[in-house]
Amino acid sequence: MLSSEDISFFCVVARSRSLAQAARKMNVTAPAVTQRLRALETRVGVRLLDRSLNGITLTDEGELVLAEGQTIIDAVENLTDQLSDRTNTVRGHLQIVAPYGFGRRHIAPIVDAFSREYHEATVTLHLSDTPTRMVNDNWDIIVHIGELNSPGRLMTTLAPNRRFLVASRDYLKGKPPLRHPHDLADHRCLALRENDEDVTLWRFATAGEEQATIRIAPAMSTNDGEILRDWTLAGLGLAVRSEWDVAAHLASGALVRVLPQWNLPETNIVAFLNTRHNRSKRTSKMLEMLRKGLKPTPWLQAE
Amino acid sequence: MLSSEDISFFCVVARSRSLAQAARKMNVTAPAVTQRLRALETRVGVRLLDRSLNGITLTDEGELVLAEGQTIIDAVENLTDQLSDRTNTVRGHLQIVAPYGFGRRHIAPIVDAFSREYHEATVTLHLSDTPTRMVNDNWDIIVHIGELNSPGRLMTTLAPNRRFLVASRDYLKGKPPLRHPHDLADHRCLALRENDEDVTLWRFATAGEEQATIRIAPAMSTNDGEILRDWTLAGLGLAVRSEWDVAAHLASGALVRVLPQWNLPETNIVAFLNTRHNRSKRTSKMLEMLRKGLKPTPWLQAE
DNA sequence: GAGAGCATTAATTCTGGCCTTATCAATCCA
DNA sequence: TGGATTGATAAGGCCAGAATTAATGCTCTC
Repeated sequence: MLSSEDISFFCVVARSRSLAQAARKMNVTAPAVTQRLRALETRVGVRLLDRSLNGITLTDEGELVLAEGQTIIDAVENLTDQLSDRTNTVRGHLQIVAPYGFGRRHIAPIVDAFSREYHEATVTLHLSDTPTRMVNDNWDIIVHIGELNSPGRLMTTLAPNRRFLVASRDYLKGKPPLRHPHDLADHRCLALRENDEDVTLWRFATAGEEQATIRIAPAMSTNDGEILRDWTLAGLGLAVRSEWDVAAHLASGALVRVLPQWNLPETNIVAFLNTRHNRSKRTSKMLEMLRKGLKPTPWLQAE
Repeated sequence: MLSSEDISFFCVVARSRSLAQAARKMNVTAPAVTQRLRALETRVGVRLLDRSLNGITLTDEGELVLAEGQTIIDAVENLTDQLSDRTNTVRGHLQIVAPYGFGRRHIAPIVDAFSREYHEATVTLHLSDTPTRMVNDNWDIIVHIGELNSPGRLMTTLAPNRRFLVASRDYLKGKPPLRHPHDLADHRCLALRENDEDVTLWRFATAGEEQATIRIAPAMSTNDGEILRDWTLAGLGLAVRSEWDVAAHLASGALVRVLPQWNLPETNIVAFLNTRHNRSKRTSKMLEMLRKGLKPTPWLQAE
């Protein structure tokens, strides 16, 4: 009879591209993986994966074990979690995915605090440039800026997030005045091009319901928010940045808001929850800490 | 994280009436159970069952682990079975339930043969006086004489089985002749009273579609087929027995068929299959051997 | 052809889970 | 009251699984 340890061992190996990689994942040496896998195979009497020097491929039986085994592991994890929850202790492993810049600056400290608060839990913070495209299910929470309806994913808002049109003082000097979004046509606009979205269409609206949609011609564009911000700081043009990103610079006066009465659509900070796992207490606690940690907008808390 | 061995350990304990009984089931000493259970409880951080000197009772969490755990164990078993089946090997544990007399005489040898044929498989033959009332799911095949429609159980016929009206030569000497079922009114009838069935209504039919239903007044009755047969052998009266039971005695002349042209309803040998487990190869093979082993009716094979 | 990376085999070590024995306390029953 | 059963605890031993080290062959790349 197989044991759940055998199964989870195999699942890790099966999801690796080589035995050596699997060994690194599990912090053991390569022979350990070879031996254990071979022992497993002789025990069940059938080859589970074909080894070759350029990657491993699962046999039919391997696919079976991976698929069935994963549901078994999930069931065991759920049971363990349910027990932990009953004791009001926070345990187990939590995997968070977040965008690079935002994650490093705002999520990492919260993960730090979480880890200090709940010693028995372990956390992985995975920073990704495409956080919404996690293909495997090795995640519990994905933090994302901007609402997004992905089918099959549960979304919850963590914090509001406004976006501002900003520029450096240097840039604005001697440039034509900006009184209406239409005036942007005479300016250098810097665009953040990511997720294949239509990023050259900027939508403005005033409190008085007046609207204006401007198709900009980006003078420069990048897919890295920090670079974009740096360009803006360097006075290369106007950019739309979320308040999280530029709060400190607005406070220090390095950047100024442009067209402050014209609002851009909000892109709230949201979290996607993996529906495959039952919600565990550690997930709830982490969401709680995220909401709490993100609550005071940086615009207000900036010194 | 729990392991499947922890879970199956706990499931065994949870289904026992005391830790000591659990220890006996698992062929270990009592302290082993005590401390392993304690270790498990401290690991999950919650008490799973309350011990007392007269029995153990599950806590809420214990119930949870038992219920969820059982499905996990089942899933692991299914996976293991599927792998075994792919290798065309017969492995694992098979649990057969059969009625006492029939099981001892006809099923046990087949189980013996099965065990010789498939060394890697283990078999338990559980003889029960109420085989159809297995309340727990610790069985794979229930052998039963007489068709029976139990909802949720899969039934398959193993062998045909006729029933004969028999008596000993001694008994028949000097008794009124039997030419028609009605004549039974003048005879001592022996009834097998089991399963709360209506056993005093004997239905006869000839090949020519002639029918006769007789309500007998049993002179003696019992719920044990062997006792009934012994009574009949001892010349205490007439009884209805299945051909399996009396084939040897008919062949030796100790018993004779009475009213041979009047047939009694057939009560075939059937097998119920547990639908909770996926059908494994060992189950298929066992059914195969059962059909093969029961094929030549004892009436014909009797020397 | 050197070197890096990967898989495998063999031999050895280790360790932690699990078991046993021994002992004691509590309860039930004859 | 003594015996039987059950459960808890302490102390010590054992062993199978799993790891490590060392060494070899293979393939691909530079």
